[in-house]
Amino acid sequence: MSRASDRAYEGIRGMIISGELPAGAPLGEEALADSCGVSRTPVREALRRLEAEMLVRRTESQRSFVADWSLDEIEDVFELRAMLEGHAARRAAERMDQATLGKLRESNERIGTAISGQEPDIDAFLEGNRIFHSLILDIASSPRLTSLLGSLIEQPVVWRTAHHYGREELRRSHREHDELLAAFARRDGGWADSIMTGHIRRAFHAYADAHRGLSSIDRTRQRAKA
Amino acid sequence: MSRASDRAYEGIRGMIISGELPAGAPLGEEALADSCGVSRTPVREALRRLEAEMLVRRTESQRSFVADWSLDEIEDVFELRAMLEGHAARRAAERMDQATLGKLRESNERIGTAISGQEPDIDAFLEGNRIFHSLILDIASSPRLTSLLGSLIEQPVVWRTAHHYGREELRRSHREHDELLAAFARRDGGWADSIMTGHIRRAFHAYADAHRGLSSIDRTRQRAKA
DNA sequence: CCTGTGTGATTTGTATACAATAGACATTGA
DNA sequence: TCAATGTCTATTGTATACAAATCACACAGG
Repeated sequence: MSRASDRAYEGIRGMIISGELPAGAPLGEEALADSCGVSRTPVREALRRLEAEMLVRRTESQRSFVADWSLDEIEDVFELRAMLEGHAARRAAERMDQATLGKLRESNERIGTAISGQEPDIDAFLEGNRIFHSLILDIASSPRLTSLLGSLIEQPVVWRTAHHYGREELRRSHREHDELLAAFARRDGGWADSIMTGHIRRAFHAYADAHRGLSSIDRTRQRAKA
Repeated sequence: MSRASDRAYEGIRGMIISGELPAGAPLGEEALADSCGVSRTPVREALRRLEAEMLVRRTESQRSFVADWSLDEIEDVFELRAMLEGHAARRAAERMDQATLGKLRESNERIGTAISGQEPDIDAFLEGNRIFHSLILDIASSPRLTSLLGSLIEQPVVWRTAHHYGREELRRSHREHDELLAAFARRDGGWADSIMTGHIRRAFHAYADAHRGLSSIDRTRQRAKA
C-alpha cells in the first residue's frame, strides 16, 4: 500500500467507482499522475492493472478511457458470475466447517440488522455482502476461481445502483443467504450451487430493472457533461 | 508487434513455453532486458502481463519467477476450463450458423489428417485444436468469457506434455470433436455442454497420467539445471 | 555449533528526459 | 463548399539515472 503504484491504483480506481470519473472519460497519464501525486511510471502500471480488470479500456492507439458497459455486457458478466459463484458455493458446501459456518451466520445477521431499520444502511449491507461472498470463496479453496471472480465482481456500475435497490430486494437477498446457510449446513453442494446461481441471476434482473428506470436520467447526465 | 514491450512479452513468454526458462527460474528485469534487446521499462510491463496470465509469479518482495504448478493447481485449472468451455459450447450451439459449422468441420478434418499418418504430427494437431476451440469461443459471442478463458488456456506445462499423448488420446479427442459437431448441427446447447465438459475433464486425466509417468524424469531434469 | 546482526551487492521502484506517434486544426487547392 | 495535406500539439513509448528495498554472506557472540 505504501508504494506509489498502489496509491495510483487505489486513487484511479476510487475515482472511477465513486463516479468522479464517469464512463467514457479520457485517462491521460500525465493528468492522473498529477492528481495522484506520483509520476507517470506508477500510473502506467496502475492503468494496466485496471485494464486487466476491465475497469479501463484502451483504444488501438493506446489511449485509456473509463470503461463504459452496455447492458448486454453487464448481462454477460452476471451470467458468468452466476456460474462461477455457483461453482464456488458447491465447493464451499463440500468443504464447509463449523467455524466458517458460524462466521457466515454472523455475517448474514449483520446484513439483517443493516436492512431492518427504518432507513436501510446500504453501505453496511454491501460490506456484509462482500464479507459473506468472500468467506464462501475462501473455503471453496480454489485460488484460480478466486482470481477469475476477482475480475468480474466489484463492477462500479453495480455498486452504485445497489443504492437504488428497494426494501424488497434487500430482504430477499438476506433470505437467500439464509437458504444458502441451510445448504451449507447439510453440505449439499448441488443445492448450494442452485441457490447461489439463482441469487446472482436475480440480482441481475434487479439491476436491469433499476437501470432501465434510470437510463434516461443517465443519458441526460452524460449529455450535460459532454 | 513493433513495440518493444510486445517484443519483451513475446520473448519472455517464448522462453517460458519452450522450457528454456524452467519452472521456478528467477526473472531479473535487467537480465531479461538484455536478452530481449530492450530496456527495463517494457520488460516490467511484459512481466505484469505474464503475471496476470499466471505464467509468472512474484514473491511478496516483488521478485519474479517462472510459475511452477502443482498437480492440484493444474487440476483446479482444468476443472474451471471444463466449466467455462462447456458454457462456451452451449452458447456456441445456440448461436451456430452454417459458415462456422463448415469451418469447424474443416478444422477437425485437418486434425484427423494430422494424426492419421504413421507418425502423428503433434504440432499440426495442437494448431488444429487451437483453431477449433477458438472458433467455438468466437461464436459463443461473450468477450468476457473469452477473456476469462484466455487466462486459463495455453498452460505451457500442458502444451509440452501434449507431445506425450498416445495415439489413443489423439483419436479420442478427434472423435469427441465430431460428436460436438453433431450437437452443434442440432443446436443442442445442453448436449454440447456435456460433451465439451467431458472432453476437457478427460484431457486432464490424460495429462495427469502422462505427468505421473514423467515426473521422475522431470525431477531429474530440474536437478540437472539447478 | 547455532543464531543474530550488519554490510555489501543485487534487484526493484520511481522520476524524468527524450523520441515516436496519433489527433486536431488550419490552410490550400479544386 | 469540400477534400486533401501539412504542421503543430498532446499523448504515449522507451531509456536511463537514482533511490529504496531486499538478499546473501560473513562475522561476532552466545
